Amino acid sequence: MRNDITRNRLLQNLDPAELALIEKNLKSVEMHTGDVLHSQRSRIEKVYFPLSGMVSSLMMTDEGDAIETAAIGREGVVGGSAAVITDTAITQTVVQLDGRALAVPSSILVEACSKSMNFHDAMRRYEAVLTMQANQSSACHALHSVAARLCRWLLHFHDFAETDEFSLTQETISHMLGVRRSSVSVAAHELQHAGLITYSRGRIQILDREGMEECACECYGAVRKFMEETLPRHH
Amino acid sequence: MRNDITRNRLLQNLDPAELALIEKNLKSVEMHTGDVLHSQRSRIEKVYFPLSGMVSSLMMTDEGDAIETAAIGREGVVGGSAAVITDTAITQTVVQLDGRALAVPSSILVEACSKSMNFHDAMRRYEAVLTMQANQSSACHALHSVAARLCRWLLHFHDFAETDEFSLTQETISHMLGVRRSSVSVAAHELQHAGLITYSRGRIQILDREGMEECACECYGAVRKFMEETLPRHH
DNA sequence: GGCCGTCTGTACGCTCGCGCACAAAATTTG
DNA sequence: CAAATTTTGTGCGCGAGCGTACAGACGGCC
Repeated sequence: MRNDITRNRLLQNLDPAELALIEKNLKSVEMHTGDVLHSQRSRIEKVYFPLSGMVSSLMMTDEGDAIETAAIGREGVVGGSAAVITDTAITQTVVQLDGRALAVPSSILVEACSKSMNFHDAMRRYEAVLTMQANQSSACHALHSVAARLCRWLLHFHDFAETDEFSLTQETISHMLGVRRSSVSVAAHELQHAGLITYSRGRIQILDREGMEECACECYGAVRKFMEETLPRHH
Repeated sequence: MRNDITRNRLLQNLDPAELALIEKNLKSVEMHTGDVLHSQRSRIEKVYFPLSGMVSSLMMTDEGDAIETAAIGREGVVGGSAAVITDTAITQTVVQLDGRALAVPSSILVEACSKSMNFHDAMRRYEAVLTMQANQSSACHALHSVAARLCRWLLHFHDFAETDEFSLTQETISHMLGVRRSSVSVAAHELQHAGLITYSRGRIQILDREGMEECACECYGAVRKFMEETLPRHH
């Protein structure tokens, strides 16, 4: 468990005394693609510190459409707003990439935040990262093309996956970007034609990382930069 | 000044002891349409509690486009994240509708938050409202038509203006919605034709509030509902 | 190996909104 | 009152992405 903790960058940057506030209540859980960690508008009972994998923060509409507003990996926490702001989930959180997380009852986390300023501050800083991502996504979805957004999203995913090859259906991606599946098919072929990726039956391989960063909209870099500036340096 | 304070709903719900923490440092300021209260990525020096008027939270892109991700009026605070999260502005805040506000140096506010849990909590709750709006805008910009978004935006503006008639150029609206000016022209004519508004040379008059709520996307109602649930009842 | 379900490539018409351009109307300025 | 500026109405071609549909390709399962 002690070893697990260092895999989450948010926890990693806390002092032992602060960690002690929640350590006993941490429980390691598997996250599988498709798992819903929190439903939109429901009460947040558990908070997750990912050690690997990726979780999407999704905004759902009444018509049943969904759109990704932020992505969370081992640099952050899923459902942290329960401890920092309100105890109700603004977005739905869904596992996009298999991984593992340390789960803790939100009541424990709220208590830890009230006892330790540092703890509270770490949570708040990560909340700021999520807020920034939501704002950036707002601009991105309004102003940027499907191809650029696909590129951006694959770069983020690549960062979380930490491998150059991974499985992803076009269906899944289309839900993240809020476009239809065949638009993803066309855009993916553009990227493949440009020699940036290979895409075959749900297996995507990143070939030219630099080329993709050029093809992606500014949003990828902006999010990364804000994270670097806002989160403590990992040691 | 005491009388002014009750005009801001966030301050109105604080106890006298909590207000005393900032009261001496509050300064009444005029807000004029176009005024930039905070530039994106700059340090937040002052925080504003609007008493009237409206302020937009805008996300700017490198290409010079802008898009509104949230709107703030006398129910909230502009730049509150300086006290709650980071001291850097994620978005640019611009006055959209003339009004007045109580300004306070952010250092004073940060101190007040550290001294009073209630104060801190009120700020955090409003931050949640802004985060929710950013998420909702993300979905809205990606999935809803210009006409529905125009309707939504006019309803929000109507709430802040507290009059049925107001001045607004199509140019301004087009920047809020992230569409081009002539698209606004077309959409506005649709609404006028449907008998919902009259629009003549920058003077807009709301004729059929209920009809507009039907025409607007769900986002208007969702934001209002979340605000009702999250902010304390006004007494 | 054969069947079936999932995932993908692609095509076609259509709508929405862009990009641009320009004239008309109203307001401001000299 | 005339000129300049701002704001709006509108038209037209165009491209992006939707909605839908369908066939082919692949993988899993028996």
